[in-house]
Order: sequence, then C-alpha cells, then structure tokens
Amino acid sequence: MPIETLRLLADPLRAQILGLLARESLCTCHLIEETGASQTNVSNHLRLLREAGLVSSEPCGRYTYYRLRPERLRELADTLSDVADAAVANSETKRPCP
Amino acid sequence: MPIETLRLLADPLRAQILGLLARESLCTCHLIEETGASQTNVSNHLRLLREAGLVSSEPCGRYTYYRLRPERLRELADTLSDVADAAVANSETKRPCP
DNA sequence: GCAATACATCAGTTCTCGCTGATATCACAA
DNA sequence: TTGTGATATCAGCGAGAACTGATGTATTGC
Repeated sequence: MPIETLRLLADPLRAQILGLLARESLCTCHLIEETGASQTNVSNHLRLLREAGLVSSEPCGRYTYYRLRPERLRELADTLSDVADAAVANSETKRPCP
Repeated sequence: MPIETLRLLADPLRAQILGLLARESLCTCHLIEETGASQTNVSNHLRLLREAGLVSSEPCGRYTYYRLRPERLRELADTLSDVADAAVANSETKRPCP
C-alpha cells in the first residue's frame, strides 16, 4: 500500500526527520535537537515511521538509534515513475463523452 | 516543494483519480462515474490537482477533459530515489551520542 | 426561449491527524 | 538505591482537510 507511505511522507516534520536520517543514523535526542520539536512529538512520529517500515530502530544503551530504510522509498519512487510513464504513453488516449 | 505534491497524492480519492487519468484522458463525468464520489467532491479535488500542476484541463464543449501531467510525478520520484540512495550511501554513518 | 446536462464555487459540517501534557519505563551514574 | 536523563505510551485538544448541500454559470438539445 503505497498510499500509507505517501501519507507518512506528506507531513513536514516526518519529512524533515527522514531527510536527517538519510545523511546519518541518529538517536532520538539528536532528532529532537535538530528539528526543535518536542520529545513526545518526535517519538510519536518515529513510532509511525517504524511501524511503516520507513526507519529501523536499534537500542544502544539508554539511547535509541534510528536508521532510514530505503525499500519503501524505492517502491514508491518506482510506482510514481510508472504512473508518469503511463501518462506519457497514453497521452493521446481519450475516452469519448456520450 | 515536493511536500505539497506528496500531500495531494496521499488522499485515496485523488490517488484514484490520478490512476484513472494515467490510462486515458477523461472528463469530469467519467471520473464521477468511475470513482462513485459526488460531483462536488470530484470537482474540488480536480481543482487542487490542477492548481498543483498535476493535471491539466481542456474545455471541450460543455465537457472538461482532464489529462495527467507527468512532470511533478517525475520530480517526486527522482527526489525519493535520491533520498533512498543517500540512505544506502550513509548507512554506516552514525553520529555519536555525548 | 426553455429545460437539461456538465461543471464550478462556496459555506457549513464532520472527521482525521498532528501536537501537547502527563505518566511510565529503562539505563546509567553517584 | 536513588536520582537523572533518554525514550516510549496514552488521552485529550485543536487546527485543518475532506465531504456535503445549495447555488451559479455555460452549453446543448428540444
């Protein structure tokens, strides 16, 4: 279901978190510091991202490291690319109105 | 701003409309029939999609034909692909906790 | 001209979802 | 073991977005 992935990516804070994690693995305290958002808020978003398979978490002492998983992003990129291809291929097709 | 494009794609009805338009150009009455949604609702969504440059509209008598524009979809697909690439490239990078 | 169809617009209602505040848990240090 | 810092969870609130209903505007057919 790429629609759920799209919904998760469409939030500014979640997008920012994923952008930060694309550069390096970070723990929650880093993400709170970088985004300026509250701890609760960041933690809630990370939960959603983890459940959707967009990030993976790795406990490290009292810290928790988060890493961006590329699989869902690639799936989505491919799907969007396919839709764009189809639009070009069928640009002349037109269903007639009765 | 791909975030606005993401937000528009994240709605089930809008996604369905774009999926239908990827196969062929359709007028509003077709989209109402195919989706089962109300005329007002479809028209409102088409307005948003048009303003965002995701579809283009062409008046044809009393009908209005809509066509899917691939540009924004490609941009988004490329952006997501780049993020996925970055995640793979920096998978070993890890910011230390103090 | 008149009725009907296709479509757009706007105000209002409903509902989803992001944010907050309070609380719980766990690890580490003194 | 007591305290502190890092993180997770949950209930409730509020802003925003989707959907509806009413209305307006063309265009076509009679």
